[in-house]
Amino acid sequence: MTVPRILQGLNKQQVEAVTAVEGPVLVLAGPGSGKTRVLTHRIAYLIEEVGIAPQHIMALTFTNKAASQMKSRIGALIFPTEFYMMTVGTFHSICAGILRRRADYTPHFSRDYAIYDTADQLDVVQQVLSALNLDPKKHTPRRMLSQISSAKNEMIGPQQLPVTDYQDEIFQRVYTLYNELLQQSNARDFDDLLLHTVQLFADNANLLARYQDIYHYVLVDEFQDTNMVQYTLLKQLAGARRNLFVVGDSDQSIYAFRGADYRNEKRFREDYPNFRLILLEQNYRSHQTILDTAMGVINKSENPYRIQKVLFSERKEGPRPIIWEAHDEEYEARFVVDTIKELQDQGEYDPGDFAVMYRTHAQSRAIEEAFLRAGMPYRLIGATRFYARREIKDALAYLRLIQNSDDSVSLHRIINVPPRGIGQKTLQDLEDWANSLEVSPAQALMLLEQGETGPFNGRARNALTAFAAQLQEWRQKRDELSPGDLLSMVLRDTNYLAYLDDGTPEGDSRVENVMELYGVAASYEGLGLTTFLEEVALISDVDTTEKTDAVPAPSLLTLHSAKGLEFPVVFLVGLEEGILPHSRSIEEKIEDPTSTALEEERRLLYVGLTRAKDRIYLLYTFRRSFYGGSGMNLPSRFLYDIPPSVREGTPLHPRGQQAVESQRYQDKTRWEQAARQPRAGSGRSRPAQRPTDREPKFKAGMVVWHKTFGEGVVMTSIVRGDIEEVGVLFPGGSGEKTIISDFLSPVDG
DNA sequence: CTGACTAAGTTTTTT
DNA sequence: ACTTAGTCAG
Repeated sequence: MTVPRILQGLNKQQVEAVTAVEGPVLVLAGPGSGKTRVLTHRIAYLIEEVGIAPQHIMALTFTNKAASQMKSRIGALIFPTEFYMMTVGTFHSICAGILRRRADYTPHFSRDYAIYDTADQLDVVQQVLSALNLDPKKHTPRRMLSQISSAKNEMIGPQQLPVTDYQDEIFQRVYTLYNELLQQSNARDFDDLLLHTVQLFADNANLLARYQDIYHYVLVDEFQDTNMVQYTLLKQLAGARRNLFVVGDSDQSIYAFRGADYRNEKRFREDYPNFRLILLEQNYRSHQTILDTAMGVINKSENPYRIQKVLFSERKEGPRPIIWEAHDEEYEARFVVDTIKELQDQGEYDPGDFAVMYRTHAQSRAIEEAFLRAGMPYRLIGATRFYARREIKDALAYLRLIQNSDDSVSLHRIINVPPRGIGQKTLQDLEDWANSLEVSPAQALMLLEQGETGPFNGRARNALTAFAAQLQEWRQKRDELSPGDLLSMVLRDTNYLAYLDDGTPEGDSRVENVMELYGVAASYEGLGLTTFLEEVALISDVDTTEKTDAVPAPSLLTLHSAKGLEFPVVFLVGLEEGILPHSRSIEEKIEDPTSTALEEERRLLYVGLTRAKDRIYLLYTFRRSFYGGSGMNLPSRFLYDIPPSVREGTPLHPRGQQAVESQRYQDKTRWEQAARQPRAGSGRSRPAQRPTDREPKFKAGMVVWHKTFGEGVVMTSIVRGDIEEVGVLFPGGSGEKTIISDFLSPVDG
C-alpha cells in the first residue's frame, strides 16, 4: 500500500495528528516540531483523502501572518481551486466578519461598526474618567483599560462584577460607561469582537446551529494563547460534532498577561474526555545541546498542569551555549556585534542568520548603537508600528468617520487636525451638548449644520458648521468612490499633507507614511471602504515589517516577537535579575506567591532559547544603566537552571546571599582595577598593527576576546622570542589567565 | 490656539 | 535619559 502523498515525509506522530479525522484532538507541539506542517497537511488530508468539502473547514490563528502562511502552504499542497472555500483567519477577523454579516441580529451595532484599537480605547477611557469626574492620576487609564480587558476576556460584564469596596464600585461605573460610549459610537474594541460573537451565538441557538452545519472541522493554532472567550467560541463552533483539533505548547505561553489562559488546556481535557493526545517531540530546528539547555530551563517550571515533553533532535551534537558576563550594556552590545562580525568572516553565516533578543524595547538602544558604530545594518522588529503612527491614525480617522458617523473617537481625533478653529472649549461644549441631547457628538454636529444653534457663539458655530458641511459632503461620496479616492479627496480638502510637512525630516517621513497608506488604500479598489477599514484595523505590523526585510541583516527583537521565528545564531542579552525575570514579575511574586508572572518569564527564556538552530550566546552585565541611573544586577536565576554540562563561558557565581555579596565585591574591585588602567587603542583609528618581535601586540588595559573565555582585560604582556604571553583577567570568577596572543583578538575600545 | 515649559511615568502586546 | 501628557503664558 502506498503512502498518500500528503503524508509523505511526516513522522509517526505527525501522521497520527494529520489522520485523526474525527473527534477532539489535542496536539502538544514542542518548538520546531512542525506544527504548522501538521495543521496544513491535516487540512489537505481532510480535503483530498477524506473528501471533506473545503467550506466545512475552519482554521483559526492569532496572527494574520500565520493565517496567510497557512493558506499559501495549503494552496501549495492541494489543487488550488478547491481551497479558497475554506475559512482560515484570525479569531478577530473571523469574528469581525460574522458580526458584520449578522448585523441584523445586533440592534446596537450596524454593519458599519468601527473597530477600536488600544489608542482609541484609551481615548474612550479618558472620556469616561472625565465624565465621571475621576482623577486620571488615581485611576490611570491604562490600568482601567487592562482591567476592562481582563473582565471581557473572562466574559464578565459590568453587572456581573463583584463589588465589595469603593474601588470595585468605581471600576464598575467606568466599565459600564465605557461600554455605553462604545455602543453610542457604534464601535467595538478587540475584545468585543470575540465577546459579542460568543454572545450572539449564545443568544441565537438557530444561528449557531447554522454555523455548526457549515463548519464540521475546526482547527486551532497556538491554543495555549486562547483566552476564555476564545475557548467558549471554539466550544460553540465545534458543537455536537466535537471535531475540534487544537495545537499548542503551554511551555510557550507568554501572553497570559493579556488574558491567555493556560487552563484552557485543562478545560479541553475535561470537556472532551475522549480526546486524543498527541505529543510532537521531535525537533527539526536545533541540535540536541540546545534542546537540553532549553529543557533544563523549562523543566524547572512550577506549572502543575504541565505535561512534560522530551524534545529530541537527530542533530546530536552542536556548540554549547556560551554564557558571558560583560561589564556593562555597551560591552554587551559590542560583544554581540564583534561576534557577529567574526562568525560572518568565517563564512559560515549570512547577516540575516543572526538575531539579538531582549526582554524590553529599551534594551535595543545600546545594541543599535554598537551596530551603527560598526557600520553594520540591522533590522529592528516591532518598535513603532505603522498603524499606530499619528499621521496614519489621523488619516484613518477621517475615513472611519465617513464610514461610521457615530465614531466619536475618530471625530474627537480629527475635528481640529489640521487646526480649524475648534479648540478644547468648543469641543467640550459640543460633547456636553450632545450628551444632554443623548445623541452622539457627530449627530449633534449634523444638527448644527441643519440650523440648530446649540450653546455656541458665532465663531465657534461657524467653525463647527463648516466642518459639518464638509463631512456631509464627503459622506455623500462614500459609495461612489474607492477607498483610495476617498482618502485622496480628504487629503486634498483638508490640506493634510501640507500640515504634516513642517520642513523637518520627521515631517517628510510622516508625509511618506501617509502616501504609503494611500498605496494600501488604492489597492482596495473595488473592495470597498468597509473591507479596507476592517482589515486595516485588524492588521498588525508583523505583516508590514515583512516587506522591509529586503536587505538581509541581523534582527533585533523582543523575546515576545521572537515566537514562531528561528535563527541559526541567537543572542539573548540582559539575562539579569530584574530584566529577565523582569522586576515587575518578581514584585508580583512577592506580593502574591501564587502569581504565575515569574513562570511566564521562564517560558520567555525558553522561547528565546528554542529559536536557535546552531548557536546561542547568553549575556548578562556586571552593571547596567537604566533611566539615567545605574545599578548592579545579578545573573538571571534562570541561567542557573541550565545544566553545567551544556554551557560554557563565564562560570556563574554560587547563588545565595552571602556568596553573592562577596563575589560581587570581588568582581567590582577587579572591574574597577581594570578600568583604571589606561586603555590601549582608545584612539579612534587604530589600524591592526603587525606585531614586531620586540613590541607586544597587547597592552595592559586593552579589552580582548578569547574563544572560550570571552571578553577580558589585558593585565600584563611579555614577549618571549616568537611568543607573546598575555595575562588576561576574565570576569565572573574565571580569574586571570596566561594566554598565547594568537588566541586573542583585540576588542575595539 | 500655539509654543514652551514641567511633571511623571516608563514590560511584554499576535488582535 | 527620554518621551509625552498636561499646564500656562503670550
